[in-house]
Amino acid sequence: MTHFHEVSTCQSCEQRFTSVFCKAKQEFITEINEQKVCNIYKKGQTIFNEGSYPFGVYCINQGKVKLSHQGDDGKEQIIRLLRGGDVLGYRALLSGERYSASAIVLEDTQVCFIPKELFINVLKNDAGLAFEMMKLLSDELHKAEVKLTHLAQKPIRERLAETLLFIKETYGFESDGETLNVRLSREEIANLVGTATESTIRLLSEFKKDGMVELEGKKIKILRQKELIKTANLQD
Amino acid sequence: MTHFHEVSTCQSCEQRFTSVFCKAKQEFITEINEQKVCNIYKKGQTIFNEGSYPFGVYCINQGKVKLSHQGDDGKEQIIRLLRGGDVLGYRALLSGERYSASAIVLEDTQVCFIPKELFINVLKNDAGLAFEMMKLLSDELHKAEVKLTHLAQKPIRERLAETLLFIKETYGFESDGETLNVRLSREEIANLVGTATESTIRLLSEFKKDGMVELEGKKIKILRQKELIKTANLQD
DNA sequence: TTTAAAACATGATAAAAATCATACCCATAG
DNA sequence: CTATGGGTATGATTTTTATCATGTTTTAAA
Repeated sequence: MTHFHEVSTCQSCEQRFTSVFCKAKQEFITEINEQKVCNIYKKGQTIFNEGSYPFGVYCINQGKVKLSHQGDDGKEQIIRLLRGGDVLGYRALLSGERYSASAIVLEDTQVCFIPKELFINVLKNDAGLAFEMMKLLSDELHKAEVKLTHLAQKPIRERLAETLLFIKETYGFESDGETLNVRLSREEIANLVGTATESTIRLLSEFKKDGMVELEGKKIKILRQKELIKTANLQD
Repeated sequence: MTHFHEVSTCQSCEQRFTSVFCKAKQEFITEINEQKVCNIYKKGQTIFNEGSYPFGVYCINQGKVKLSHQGDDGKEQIIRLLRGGDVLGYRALLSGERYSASAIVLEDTQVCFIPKELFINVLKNDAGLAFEMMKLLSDELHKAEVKLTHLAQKPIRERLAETLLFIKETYGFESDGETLNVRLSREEIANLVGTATESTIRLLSEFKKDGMVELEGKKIKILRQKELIKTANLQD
């Protein structure tokens, strides 16, 4: 069982230098601190569900979350992976729509909830934070557009390699410096890559045979990152 | 040759009620009006190029523009279609990066340029506009995520049908009420769908044989929209 | 500890889509 | 007028990927 530090205040939060909120004015941080509600979600639990209305935004203190979209035929598509410091649920709230994706916890996760009214109010009165928010949205939009292009143009082999590198960028390695610091099922990896589960399993085996990765249950070790980058065939 | 109304002022601009800028404070609109630089681009011309630095944002007064992304192997991916009232180039500017896509004019287009400093300054001092901007970004992000899911999960036939409907949503029909009001090459349609040009040509012929569309050079008529919607297999 | 269910793995096959090849049409430059 | 090239069209073939089938392993529950 994961042990969590008690979340006392936003002022002392571990994420206070990495989250978007770090640029908010002091007075608003105080206010957020007073109104926030913290919660711990266990692996597999849902923070919010596609189709329901947003009542605020969620700030991840510690943990890992997947954001997934339901395809028209019910198949999951994972559109983002989130970690401590990331904010969640702002997209729907700003658009004034229902959630277009579900947030599901990948491992025990501590999350602070900030009510809609407060969030909107702070955004309207704190240009700095508003600006950070726009930057965040722009960055997400950029990532989505790049992914879109790769999805349209790259073969699965390249996309799987890219996805492994993306997981590494997001969650990093365990203390051994080579094991990806998250446990995802083959199906989840497939839903991140945008392919059939069997294809993902097959290609992972190939990567293993090629010596690029090592597989041990859900543990994935990246043995030869350079080769993996070459396999991903990335420009930059 | 397209004839353009003289763009006198933002205050009398045809797009003043549809663009994001409609929510800006009066004083800022005045300032924008004074500093804007209008330009006419001819079909095929480039407004800005992927990889270069943004110096401002562009506001389309009249015309049609495609935003396209260069894939790692050089293949074009069209990520957005723009029309009068749409703003262009804000993504890179807000992220503080180079343009990640090129803006190329599909037909003679009139565009107003707003310098970076002014745009940023207005955003920082006009919460209303900043909010509209966040909304716009959120909407774009949503669209990108939906497209991403469809790209990953739907067959080309469905995606082509969806793309035709999307073109119709964006540019509407000509006065006959059935001809798509834009001329795109088969290759451009393919780059919108995310497929090979030949596949697009083949499927368009099938759609024609099925009586859903009529083809006459680059003119595309939507004859049976309901069937096309069914072919697209959309949830909502 | 046994047992059921879920996840993983792998081969065989089928379907989807890309690629290659060729031909046609048509606008326009010489 | 005619030649040239770009876009369109279509068939043949290959490649990629999904699906189906089946067995194995792992996980979690009784």
